[in-house]
Amino acid sequence: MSSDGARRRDVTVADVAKAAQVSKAQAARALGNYGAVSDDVRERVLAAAEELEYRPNELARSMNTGKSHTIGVVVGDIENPHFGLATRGITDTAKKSGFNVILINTDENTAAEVDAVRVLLDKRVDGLIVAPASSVETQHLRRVHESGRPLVLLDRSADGLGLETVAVDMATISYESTRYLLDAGHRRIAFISTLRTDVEYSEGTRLDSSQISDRLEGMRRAFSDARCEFPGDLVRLNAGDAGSIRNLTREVLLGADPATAVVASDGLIALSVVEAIQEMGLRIPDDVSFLMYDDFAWTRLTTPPLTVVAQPVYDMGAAAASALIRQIEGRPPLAPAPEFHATLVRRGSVGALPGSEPPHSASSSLSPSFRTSAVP
Amino acid sequence: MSSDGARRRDVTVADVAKAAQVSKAQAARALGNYGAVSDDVRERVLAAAEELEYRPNELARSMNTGKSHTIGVVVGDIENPHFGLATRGITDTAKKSGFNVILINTDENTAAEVDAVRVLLDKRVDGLIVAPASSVETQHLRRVHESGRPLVLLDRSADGLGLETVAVDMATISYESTRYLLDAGHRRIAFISTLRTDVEYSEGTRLDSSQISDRLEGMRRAFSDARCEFPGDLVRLNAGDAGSIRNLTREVLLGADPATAVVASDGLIALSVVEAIQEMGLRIPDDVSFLMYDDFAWTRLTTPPLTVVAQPVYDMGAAAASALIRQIEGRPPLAPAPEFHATLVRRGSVGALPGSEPPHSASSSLSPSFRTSAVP
DNA sequence: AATCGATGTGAGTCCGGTCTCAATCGTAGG
DNA sequence: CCTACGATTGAGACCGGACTCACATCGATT
Repeated sequence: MSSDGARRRDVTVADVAKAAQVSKAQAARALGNYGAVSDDVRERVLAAAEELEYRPNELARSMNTGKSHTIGVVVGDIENPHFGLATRGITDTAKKSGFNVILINTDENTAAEVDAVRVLLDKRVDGLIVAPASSVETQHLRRVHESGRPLVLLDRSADGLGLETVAVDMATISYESTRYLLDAGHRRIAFISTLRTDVEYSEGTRLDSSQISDRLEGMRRAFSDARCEFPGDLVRLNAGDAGSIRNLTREVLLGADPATAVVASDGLIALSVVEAIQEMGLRIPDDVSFLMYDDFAWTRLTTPPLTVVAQPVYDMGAAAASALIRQIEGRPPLAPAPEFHATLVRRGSVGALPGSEPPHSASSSLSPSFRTSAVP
Repeated sequence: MSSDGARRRDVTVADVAKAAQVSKAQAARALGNYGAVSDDVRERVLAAAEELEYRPNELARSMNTGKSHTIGVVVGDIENPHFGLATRGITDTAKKSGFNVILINTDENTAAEVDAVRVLLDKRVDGLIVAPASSVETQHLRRVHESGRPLVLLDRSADGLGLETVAVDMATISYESTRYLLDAGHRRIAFISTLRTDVEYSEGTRLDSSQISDRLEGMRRAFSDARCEFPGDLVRLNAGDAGSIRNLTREVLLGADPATAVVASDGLIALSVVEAIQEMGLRIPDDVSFLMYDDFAWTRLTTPPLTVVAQPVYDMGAAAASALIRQIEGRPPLAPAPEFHATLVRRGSVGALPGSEPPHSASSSLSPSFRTSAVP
């Protein structure tokens, strides 16, 4: 019932103590629910706190407990639904354990990531979840780890450092989906990714991103197993804004030996690729087959619905958060580390090689062959 | 070059001071770049700081400056691309001014929102951006405002409190788009929203959300201007998960006097509605017309591409952030408050009333009539 | 009745910075 | 040569809680 309008200074334990006629120490004990406090004192303090609308200053509390109950999350771009969903998994899990989340975007820029990590460390977050822009430039992550601050990686790994990482086995799913395309008769398969890199892609290039490396390796292995030549010339990295993706799409589809199938590395790219294909007047899957990573709801609404690699993104975010919290609370990591598997969701955007009937697919009918392909 | 591996306690100014052989005060001055410090001392301190890898504790700093350089963002659901995009606008703007963002989801639950606000206040954020779940239950927001803490609302307003709010004029755009549907001959227009409410919708009901209220009011006005009866029976609130949205869609499309057009209140709903329509074997726009709020890239990929109400979501997020930062820094709000307008993007999902040719559209051809409809 | 352990309680320190204040140093003006 | 004013510098208070420690208090034990 105390209505004193706008007040400037916050109410502190000292104020409450004075109002309750007890020492600051006793008030703190009653409010913080620790130590020994008589019922009488507790009641008076609580009443005074209520009356004054006392609220503890978490900053001060953090100062001498050393715990901020805050975790830092560093992702490429929260606007990307992939990260939106992962973040949701993280925040939901964090909230359950009483943690808050500070979010920073890096736009997949390592410098921004280094900065983000430093800022979060300065703010004394209890731990970090990072989707590293690079799997190679990881000194800043190593430093975090060595300083003993809990850290969990998401989506991509970092070479060498023994960091807990939550990611799917990209090489395997990439192998499987490439195999699927191969079975449909495709040999000229393009791969388009936003990964920024200076080097031109070719066999053996160690790419900056474990995720993309693994995918390419999976593709390569599938081609090799099928005794086909891997079309390295159709790998397009450094895809940027919508316009550049359109151009890349045109390139791979209009060249001398054009792609008959296109794989989009994420949902954002997929959007522009499909649009470009439609603009070119090509039909999916009759003229060109299409496959993308991440299964968003809208992929079921296109005509035809799109064939995708579905990743348990929300669950991975949630798992990253609980792993981090385990670290923070000093508990050992989950006994058998949870594994996450991507699955190929076959819908309508992948068809048989246009122009000719499936060439030498006599050896095996399409989907059974795929279904039984056990990969180690 | 100091490589002492894992260290426990952080390096403090005191440590740096000792290493540089100066007083704590001088070290602090040199590091904090304030007060008078001789070149000699500054150099020694900076060198020592470098050597020891000193990093200031922002918590401690915040404690006595009273500024945490952190803002709290409270949204319904970061997984919803609408908020993803708005959040991106917020974080980008915040970063430019040196602010970080703590993100909390409420799932449009007021209790969770009250809690979120309290937590953020306890953490002493410098200001808050809230997309309020309810425009009616706003005591917690009033309290924040009265306590003098900067606060900006996003998307929805709060009755009565004179809070700075960044939102589009929903009534107007709703009027316009309803007019568009009416011009196409539709009279039975369904509206589906996730808004949770206990009351059954009917004329005059004051809904919990200003946003939805305004949209319905715009629709109502358009119907009234067109001398048609507003189909209140086709307003469906409380849409929840995908399943329930499917059911609601079926209801309005299968009743005795079914809807000929459906308006989806946001992108998530739209997904399920379109899916339900496809499942029912109905074609858009031949059998049923469709219009949705928010213009996501995927809406161009469906067949036909979807007609949408586009909102400048990113810009609104950015504007909310700069408005908040102005408040925090004690600067006056932008002279003419920036206004944001939604626009109707006519693509292919709205067609003429099925079965009959446009009935009495003789009065005006479709789009000119719409284009010139100036609404106050 | 003297002693012991389990509470209760208040004074005061600490966390890691910022900032005030008084003391010191240097030297330019008189 | 002496004084005064600005530049430097160090000691210590302070932000708002958490927590240590010494000092009661009090019923229970022997």
